[in-house]
Amino acid sequence: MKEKDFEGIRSLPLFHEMEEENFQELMRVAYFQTFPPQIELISEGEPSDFLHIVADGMVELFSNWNNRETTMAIVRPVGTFILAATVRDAPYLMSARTLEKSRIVLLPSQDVRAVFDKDNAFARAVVTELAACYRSVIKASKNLKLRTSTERLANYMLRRQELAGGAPSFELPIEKRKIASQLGMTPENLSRALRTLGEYGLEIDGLKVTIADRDDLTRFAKPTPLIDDPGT
Amino acid sequence: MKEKDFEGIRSLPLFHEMEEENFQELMRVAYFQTFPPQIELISEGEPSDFLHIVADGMVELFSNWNNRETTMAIVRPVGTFILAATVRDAPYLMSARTLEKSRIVLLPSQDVRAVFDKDNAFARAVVTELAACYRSVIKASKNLKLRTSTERLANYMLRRQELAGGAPSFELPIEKRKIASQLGMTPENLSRALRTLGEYGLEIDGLKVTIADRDDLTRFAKPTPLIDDPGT
DNA sequence: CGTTCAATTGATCAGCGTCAAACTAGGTGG
DNA sequence: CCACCTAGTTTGACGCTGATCAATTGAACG
Repeated sequence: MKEKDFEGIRSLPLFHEMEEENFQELMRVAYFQTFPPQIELISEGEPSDFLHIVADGMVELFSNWNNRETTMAIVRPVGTFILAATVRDAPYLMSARTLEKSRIVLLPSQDVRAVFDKDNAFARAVVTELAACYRSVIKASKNLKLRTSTERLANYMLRRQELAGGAPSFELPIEKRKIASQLGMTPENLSRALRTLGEYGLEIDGLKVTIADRDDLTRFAKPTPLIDDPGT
Repeated sequence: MKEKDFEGIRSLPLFHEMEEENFQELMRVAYFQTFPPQIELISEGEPSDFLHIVADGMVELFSNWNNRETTMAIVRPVGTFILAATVRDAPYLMSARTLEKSRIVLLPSQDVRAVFDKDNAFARAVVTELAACYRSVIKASKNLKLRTSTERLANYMLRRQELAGGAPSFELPIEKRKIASQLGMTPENLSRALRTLGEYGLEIDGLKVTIADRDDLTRFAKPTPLIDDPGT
């Protein structure tokens, strides 16, 4: 089981180019744990002791303030989270909970930093990864500030279709309420926005989405790589 | 003039710990330029060729979409911007313009990457800096999603007071319209929100703010280090 | 003094959140 | 197998927040 996880982790850009010896060292000190759904793995404000990797399952990153809560991101296999807190040795800015049964790999922060110091390829990968994280949050921020909720939803749907391979019909990966929170809207508002998008050829039945005419929806959504492209 | 800039740049966390020799190398290939106000230094979507450092003056980072514009951040001396794009060799996600006459230092991206590879202290500093940038955008995002505009404004004022040394009266550093855009609201809405905060002891005359009772305003603003503290 | 642009104010309206109720689907237990 | 429970989703009614438009005031500058 562990060996299979090794491969998945090794295939991550973050670990792919580093020395085999150093990778093995990290794996030796890693903890592998399986959690049931709805377990709060970390809470914002806590000190950051481990870099987390989602080997299997699904994890939600969220934040609270004044009795309000918002979903910041969803992490799926194989992805990492709280790299920034690990690097800075600072408190978590977000909480994390499993959404389904999940296998999580925990790397002690101090070991990550130690390997960073002696493995230049890993150091470069950490920088690249952090830069990618930064850019993805900037995009999310532009999304929030420059678009209405219905526009955000339309672009979300276009992106989901791409991730699903481009077929006209596909399944949403998570509950609508989580999608709503991620997009900065209420479930009720999402429900109405979906009907609004019906005018542009989007149909929805449960979690199954069908986009009748992608061009039509695209004209409304006006996607741009500077907000909607992942990873660049 | 250049030598004075050297010191300022050297004092940045990003450059402070690196080898003197490597620092000198970077300074040798750097361009020093002075720009008048309202000059667009870079435009989103362009390839990233230089790491920018604001040696003097003030620079606004902003973004456009569909004829809308929003202020993403204000950079003051001595601060850097677009480190992430430089690292990833990816297009800028934000545009930048001078708000006043500004002296800007330009470091060719390829030289920054070269030094990164041979200077471990610099590499660590880049990682630390990027992690800080990432965390600050996460905070901005939480601010937007979890708070109303008046709450954001109240916390902004509390933070400004701290930065001004804690005195009851202080000056706002930029135009109100820029503050409004940064906080994700319109100038009109900002104007009204300011009057609302009058109920909590905040007075405003032009750019001069007076906070009569900090505790009162704090009870309304409910600041938290996980959103409002810079740099941690 | 006139020009210009930011800031304010008022009126209006759209977007979106809140509250409540009805509806649905998936799972449980009798 | 069906009644029932639970939780997510949808719908409707309502109200607040904040955007838009227009007009006025105010301040900086030539």
